[in-house]
Amino acid sequence: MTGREIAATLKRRGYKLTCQRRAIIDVLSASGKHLTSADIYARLKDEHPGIGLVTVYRTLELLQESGLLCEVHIGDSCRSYLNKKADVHHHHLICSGCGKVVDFTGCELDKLQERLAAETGFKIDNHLLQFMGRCSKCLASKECQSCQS
Amino acid sequence: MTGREIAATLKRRGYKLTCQRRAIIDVLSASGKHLTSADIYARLKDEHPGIGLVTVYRTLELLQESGLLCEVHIGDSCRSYLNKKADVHHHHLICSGCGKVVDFTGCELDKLQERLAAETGFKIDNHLLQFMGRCSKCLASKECQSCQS
DNA sequence: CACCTAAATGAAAATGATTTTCATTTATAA
DNA sequence: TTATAAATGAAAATCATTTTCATTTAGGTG
Repeated sequence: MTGREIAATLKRRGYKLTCQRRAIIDVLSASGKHLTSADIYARLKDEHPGIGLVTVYRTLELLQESGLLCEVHIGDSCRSYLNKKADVHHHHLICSGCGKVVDFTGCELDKLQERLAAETGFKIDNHLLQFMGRCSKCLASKECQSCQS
Repeated sequence: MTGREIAATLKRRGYKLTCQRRAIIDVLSASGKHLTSADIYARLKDEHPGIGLVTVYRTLELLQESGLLCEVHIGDSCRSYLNKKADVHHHHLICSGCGKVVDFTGCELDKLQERLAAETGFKIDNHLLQFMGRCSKCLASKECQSCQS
């Protein structure tokens, strides 16, 4: 979803379109990486030094409950976000070097899910899947020689 | 792994086997649920009221770096743990009602992983997979009527 | 078995992330 | 324009986690 579409969704839901929100949405949709509140705050500093970290938190919450964000689980943090490119079932491949995120579809976990439900009696309603690795750029960079093995 | 095996692993690694650590290991291996530091602390209160929350944190860290724990990602917390039953590649099926965790093997994500690596140039080195749902007990319980649909 | 020592513990303080409070500002509908 | 509810920013509060430090203890050694 483009920044424009996100803005439209917010308006539709009755939220006001403030310049702070615009700025935060722009940062998110311009970035191919997963970002935390602090990351976004840092990136806003240049162009919009007035925006407070609290507003970043609040806007992220609002975007999330509007279904406009994806969460990424990295290390011991579950609070890294990126904008949802489209509203289809997908998962993420994440570079542990630079944080770049690539979306992919076709997880084909339905059969496994059915098998598990049958075996355990659970009613399974969703799943979490992520692949972690290093992108080609990070593999090539000098700093990561030790990671190329 | 049983509490006894965990204790043996700690000794082998040169850690002292204190009664606090024993107690924490017992709580973990007796529970079929994922537990946070605070959960464990709460469960220790009766039998070992002297144990401090700090010790729980420290013991969890030590168990984790010894490869004796599995992490579970729930909501916005990535710090819920359970003891690793065996040292084989497996994932978890988690009940969002009571926290019960069922291990399963056979994720068969290798092909998908290869496809993604080929398509993106990433070197993928691990993945995160979890299924979430409701166990049969929680499905049956009165409190969860609305969740059974 | 008693002793020694490094490791482990607990209490309190420090830190860091996130949330709440509240007075002020602002987007938008009338 | 104007009115008003929503949004904002600063500061304070909260909560989880980590650090500090004085005291205790597990487990090896004599």
